[in-house]
Amino acid sequence: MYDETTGIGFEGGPAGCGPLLPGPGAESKPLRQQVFEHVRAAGRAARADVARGLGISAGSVTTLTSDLIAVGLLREIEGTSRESRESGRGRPPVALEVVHEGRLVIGIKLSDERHSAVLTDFAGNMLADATLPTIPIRKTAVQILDEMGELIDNLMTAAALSLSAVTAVGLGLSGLVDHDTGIVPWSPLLADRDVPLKALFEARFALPVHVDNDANVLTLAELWFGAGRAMSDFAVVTIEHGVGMGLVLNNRLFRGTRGMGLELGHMKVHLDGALCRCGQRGCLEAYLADYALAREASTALGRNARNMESPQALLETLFGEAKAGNHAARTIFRRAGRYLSLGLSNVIQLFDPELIILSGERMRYDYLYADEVLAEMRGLMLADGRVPCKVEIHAWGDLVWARGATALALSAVTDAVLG
Amino acid sequence: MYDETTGIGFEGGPAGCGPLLPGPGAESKPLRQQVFEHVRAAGRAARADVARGLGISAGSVTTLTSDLIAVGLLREIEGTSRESRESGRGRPPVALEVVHEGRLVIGIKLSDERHSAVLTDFAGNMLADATLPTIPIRKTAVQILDEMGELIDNLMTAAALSLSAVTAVGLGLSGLVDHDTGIVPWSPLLADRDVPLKALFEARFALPVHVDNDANVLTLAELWFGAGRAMSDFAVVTIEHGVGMGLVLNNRLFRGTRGMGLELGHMKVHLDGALCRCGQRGCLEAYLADYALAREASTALGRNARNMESPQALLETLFGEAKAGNHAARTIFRRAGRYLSLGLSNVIQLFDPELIILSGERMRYDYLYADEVLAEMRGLMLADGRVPCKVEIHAWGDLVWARGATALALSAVTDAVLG
DNA sequence: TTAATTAACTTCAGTTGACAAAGTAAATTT
DNA sequence: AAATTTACTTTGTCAACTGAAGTTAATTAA
Repeated sequence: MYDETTGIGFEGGPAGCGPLLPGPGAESKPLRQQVFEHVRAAGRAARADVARGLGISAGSVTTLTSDLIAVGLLREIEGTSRESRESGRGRPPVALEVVHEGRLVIGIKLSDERHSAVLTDFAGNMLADATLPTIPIRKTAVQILDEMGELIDNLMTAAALSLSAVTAVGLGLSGLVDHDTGIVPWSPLLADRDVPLKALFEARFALPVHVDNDANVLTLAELWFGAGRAMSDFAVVTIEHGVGMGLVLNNRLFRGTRGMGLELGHMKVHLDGALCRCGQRGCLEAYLADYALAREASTALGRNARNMESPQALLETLFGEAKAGNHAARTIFRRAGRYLSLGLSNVIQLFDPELIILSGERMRYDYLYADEVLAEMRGLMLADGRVPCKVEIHAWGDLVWARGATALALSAVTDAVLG
Repeated sequence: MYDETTGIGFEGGPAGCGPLLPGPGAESKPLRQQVFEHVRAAGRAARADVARGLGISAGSVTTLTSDLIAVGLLREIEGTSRESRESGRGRPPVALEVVHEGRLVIGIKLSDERHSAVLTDFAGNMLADATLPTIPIRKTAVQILDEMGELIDNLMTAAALSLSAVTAVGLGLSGLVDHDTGIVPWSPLLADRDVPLKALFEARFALPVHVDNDANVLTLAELWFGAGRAMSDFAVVTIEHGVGMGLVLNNRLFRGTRGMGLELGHMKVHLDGALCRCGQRGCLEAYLADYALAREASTALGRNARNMESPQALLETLFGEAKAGNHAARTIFRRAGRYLSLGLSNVIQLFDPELIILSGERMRYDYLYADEVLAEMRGLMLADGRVPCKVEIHAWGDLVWARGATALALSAVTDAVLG
């Protein structure tokens, strides 16, 4: 029987209702791991703090922490009695901290002009960093692995440590990256398609690696070390060579169904609009990314198309001209700013996050990030009584991305050790 | 100390790393409730099925079900031995089902031309429905309550039951609806702003009510009764007077941070584009909604602006003209279709869902939903190796929306009884 | 100085919620 | 009629957590 009015059929007998859940899906982590992560998140915390923070009994905390101390994951800090309490009455708390030695992780951010790497301990403290300049051309997987080898060598030399001390690696690069399989279907850095980067890396360096899109990695940096730590739902938008976005929903990085990144840069903002490097028309990227500005710059500056100035230098010139009052140059930034407003307002309309973080080095072009742009963004949203979404601007360097990549490794190692 | 390079500071002593989770947040429902919901989802299920489905031991299922039977929430079905098994070996299973009597819920969908209501039992079976035609003008809260009173009277008369038998009500209406507080900041149906609809309803009918945006309610209908039941992540897009969207992430309805709907209709698809009824320009709605088509229709059909034909009738005429070959009429639908493609491709690029469901009565205008539109949508997405997102079209009636509203009430009642 | 107070932490008995394994039941197959 | 198969129940056990009582270490008040 099929009910025409409701459109919902009953296939013989009671069909039931409600979502069909796949399994019992262990949603929440074991309490032991929660205790550990609470201490790490706080930096240091007394047992009583943990009990209050997690809402569990003091007795449980004693049991769990003594176990964690026994296996060498936590330890007590001597002489923490006096600090960190306003009224010093009662028995002073004994602070706990993560035993951060011994489980080191590396975070790597691959880029077209320079690769960056960071070494952190198990508490997330940065121990060393390294940078490797590189030629901005598409490379083979072997070339990229060679470069990563050199980068890692530099990093371990700077830290005066052996690579054998490292437990895991996190890796972020732009393009389409399948986090689950570690395969890179396409990346602007790679000449080949469908590169099994995880497998290649692990074969070469004999270290487990966790690969992800660079926008996701940057979002993890905010979630683990930055403004997003206390926030359950936020978006990170970044403008570099392309336009990327990462999204945290319910305190977790959201990756779509197919485990790939969210392609904000290829959101269409104009039917049959400007040509994008992806081959389509009207993508947000085609109005915002550096190549989009650069191609207009040569018109505005009257340069010859054969002039082989680097897009980077071209943009700097354009920015200078705009500041100096060149009208054509100004309209280029102006239009880009308006499209940025539009893109951001769309993100807010669709996701309704608590906060949007604009991040990336291009944030220096304040034409893009002026108050004017933010005001325009607010003007493009539905004017209803709700609290407007906060916006933060982080003009941070490449090391933040690499640090986000360490979070990828840190959480994997934590799950492995405590799961 | 503030690290310029990384942009991330350490405010005296170890700051810690990782997300700061608010509480132990009971993510998963108690097993007792999971057992109940599994039986309801299956319609009927033997204890052994439940054990396999939830991956728990048979002993636990016996304990939990005997408790659920004792409190009158489940019951055994006599004579279910032979059915539902292919090889009839072994002891025949005894099917369980939800005791569906006694906990009735009402679902209501308010609309501008007609309100609809559905009465279901605790197993989600429809017992009765009712419809109330209404004048499409903005009303006061009292008028809307009066109309709902009449609608509910009709419904209970049709079911030959007393309202006192009803446990809870779910209510869906278009506009901005705050599900948590039950306040309606703005709705096209209401003359007033910030109407505390939940409080008013409960005061008047002495029944708990759960209010939500109509797109969310339709999404719940798909999640509870329709194509989304077996799907963990999907989007529902609906085109009626406006353009709405509902989103299911991880088997749950996603409402943004501020608890309001996701405003797909006001996603900007053209900088300084067509005027939308929200007062802004370039909203998707301004190219797709019936008022958008209607205002172009009067131009195409050469009607006088004073001609007070209803927009509905105007659209019908336009559709007929387009089918008959009128070029201007065709371009109207054609353009709307292209913008629909664009909107859908943006939804896919940003959310990467498993499935998109297009729903609503306007689905008859096949110019909007032709294969051409879907092909165009696919063309607007990044051409990478991933499996394309499935699309389903459901041209269902208003009762489905009302049924979705019952899901709102059903899940709330279930949580209350079993939480 | 001593006692009272406060708060952190530990200990331990008791409850709960699950499982595994053994046992019982009811059908089909041999 | 016995063997087999599957569903369900019973029972002992284990692990995780709580709550209450007890211990420790500091400050404050007498």
